[in-house]
Amino acid sequence: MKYADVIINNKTDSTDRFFTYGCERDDLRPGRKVYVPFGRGDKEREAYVFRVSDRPEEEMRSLKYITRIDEDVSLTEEIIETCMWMKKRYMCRYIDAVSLFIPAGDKSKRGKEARPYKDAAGEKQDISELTGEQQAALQKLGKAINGDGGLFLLHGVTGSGKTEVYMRAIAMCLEKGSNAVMLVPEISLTKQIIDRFIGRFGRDAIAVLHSRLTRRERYDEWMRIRNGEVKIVIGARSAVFAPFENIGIIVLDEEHESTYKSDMAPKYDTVEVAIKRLKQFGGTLVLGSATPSVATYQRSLDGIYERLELRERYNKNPLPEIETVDMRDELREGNTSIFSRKLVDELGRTLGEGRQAILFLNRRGYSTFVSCRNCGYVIKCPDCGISLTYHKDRGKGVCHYCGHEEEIPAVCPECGSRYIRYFGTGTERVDETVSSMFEGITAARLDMDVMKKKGRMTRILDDFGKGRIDVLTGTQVVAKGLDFRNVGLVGIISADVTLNIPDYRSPERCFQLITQAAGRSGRGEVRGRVIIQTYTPESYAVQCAAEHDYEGFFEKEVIVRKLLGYPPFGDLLQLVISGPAEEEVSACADMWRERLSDMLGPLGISAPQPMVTVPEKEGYKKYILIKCPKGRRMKYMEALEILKYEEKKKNAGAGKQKKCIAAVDVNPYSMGRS
DNA sequence: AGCACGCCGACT
DNA sequence: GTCGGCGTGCTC
Repeated sequence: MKYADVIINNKTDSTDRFFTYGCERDDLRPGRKVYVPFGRGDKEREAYVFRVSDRPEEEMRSLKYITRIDEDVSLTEEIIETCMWMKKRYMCRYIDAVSLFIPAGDKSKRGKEARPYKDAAGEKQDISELTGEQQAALQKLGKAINGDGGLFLLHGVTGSGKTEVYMRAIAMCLEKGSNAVMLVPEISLTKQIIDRFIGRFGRDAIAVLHSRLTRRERYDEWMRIRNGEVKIVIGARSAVFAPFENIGIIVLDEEHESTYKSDMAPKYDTVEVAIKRLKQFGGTLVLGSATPSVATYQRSLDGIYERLELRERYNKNPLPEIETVDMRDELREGNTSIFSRKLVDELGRTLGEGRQAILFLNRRGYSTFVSCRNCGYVIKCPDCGISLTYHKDRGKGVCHYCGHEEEIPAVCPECGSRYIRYFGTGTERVDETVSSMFEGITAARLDMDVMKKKGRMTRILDDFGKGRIDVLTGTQVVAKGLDFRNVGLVGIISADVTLNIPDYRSPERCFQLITQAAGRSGRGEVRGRVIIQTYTPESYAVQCAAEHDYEGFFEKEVIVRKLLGYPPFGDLLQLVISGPAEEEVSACADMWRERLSDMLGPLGISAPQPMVTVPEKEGYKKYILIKCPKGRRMKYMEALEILKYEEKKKNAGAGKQKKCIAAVDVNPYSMGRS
């Protein structure tokens, strides 16, 4: 007789603990999926075996027996260990951690085997000579891969051939008989990388995992991995949970992207999970980026990651020439258009030479807000209270938070005047303006609005690649990863959009976006050009980006962060108080602030700030930011837990009254919202 | 999450 | 006197 400690697949905290069942089978092992009778009705439920022993832990009131063992799905012991760690680290339930490792839902028996990207052609790239820097990086990686593993930051400028380094490192790993996980920040970027990997390793060696696969696809891909049919998994962050028996290497491309941090419970950090898993295999981690996050670069200075530098572009292409234009000067000299004279000149020259251009603006729509010139009334979303963005293609005002759409009135609803005007610029207007400015050219736009229509993105990128589009205007999507040889000019319409967001990471994001966008220029033989338009040319984020100076930016940014106690020199705790009534939430938030000041001292505890919500759906929310000095995180979390407990007790006594709920987020990714 | 137990109100 | 409302508590 064996005793199995199992976790029941129930969606409540109250059953989030081990239950011991008896079992006679000798193939019972940690990680196996089993079925057990549970509760008074002995209803059969799914469960996962976490521990197996020969005698029961302590005397139990009763003992039930495992009904059967699932023959298809099982986890490895490493995965069980990682789940235990995740529960502690992210304060989630065991089953929440387990759910990340198993294919979602039940296997649908119907339908034939499904494989995503089955039609992917596979892009053969001639393997050209490696640069000296690439060779040096690979030598260090090889030593780790064939030794006890290691943690690396691959800091390589845009176009330095990081992907080639990834592929060769992965090849070394496969040779050793280990498996590889290749992570990209978003699903839309998986296709390009899959093409290159299929060209190099063959389609049968590769599986794909991301959240937009159908249930059937996901199940089949998962099985191919679990059964050892594939060697490499490519995917977005959830692919870090690939059920391999032995992982030799995990690569995170574009390490600085915030998509590597999960925003849904459990809020895991992909890098942390990767390190935890790799530690158990003696595997190697490669974090790749042209613009590493400040936290990551600091960790490389601290010796946690070994840094590998690729300072020159592949094929010896020079980095593009960057010029900053002060838009205040343009205004002063009578140019009120969205394009500076310099950008117009350069666009004309580039198009005249038969080359292409990319225009980047981190703002969708046509106009940012619509307002009455007479009384100053701004058209706002009735649900969220934030100003509506005018979308010309839909002919409507759109709320970028909740999606609400409405007609823009011809007369002001407040004062009745006809002076309704449109202010601010989005990608739609940039696209329109550039089309009308240059005769006979083809312009296109690529942003989330366009990408919602299925297949449009692939089509536009294909057309751009084949030269059927001359100027491509877009948001973030055009700044990342696009590799087109004939792009001679990148125009950054307004570098200030990102900089003016009230978040301590704004300079970092601004630097990253400019550098990434600039990196799209001049990837062929001819040197590319970049024009940055800005109202704050003195900002160090803009200046350092213009000078291709990552280290300079890092040094300046670190001084600010140290001074203000921001990450990575301290943690930022965000306490979100939510409830159905506005006044209750405000009163509750004030009370919490008071109590926190008493417990932790008033320093570094912000006044409660309102958050943008859709009241009918989410109620009201306020947040308090707490700056937590380095090393005192546990103490601060403890204080918060005590307060949370007190609040819960008070709520229990209050019965059915309107309650406020408090939740804590450590180093949140966005601050104005939930 | 289920499911049973249990303690009040409206009905045959 | 009993049927059934759902509030409370336990599940190896």
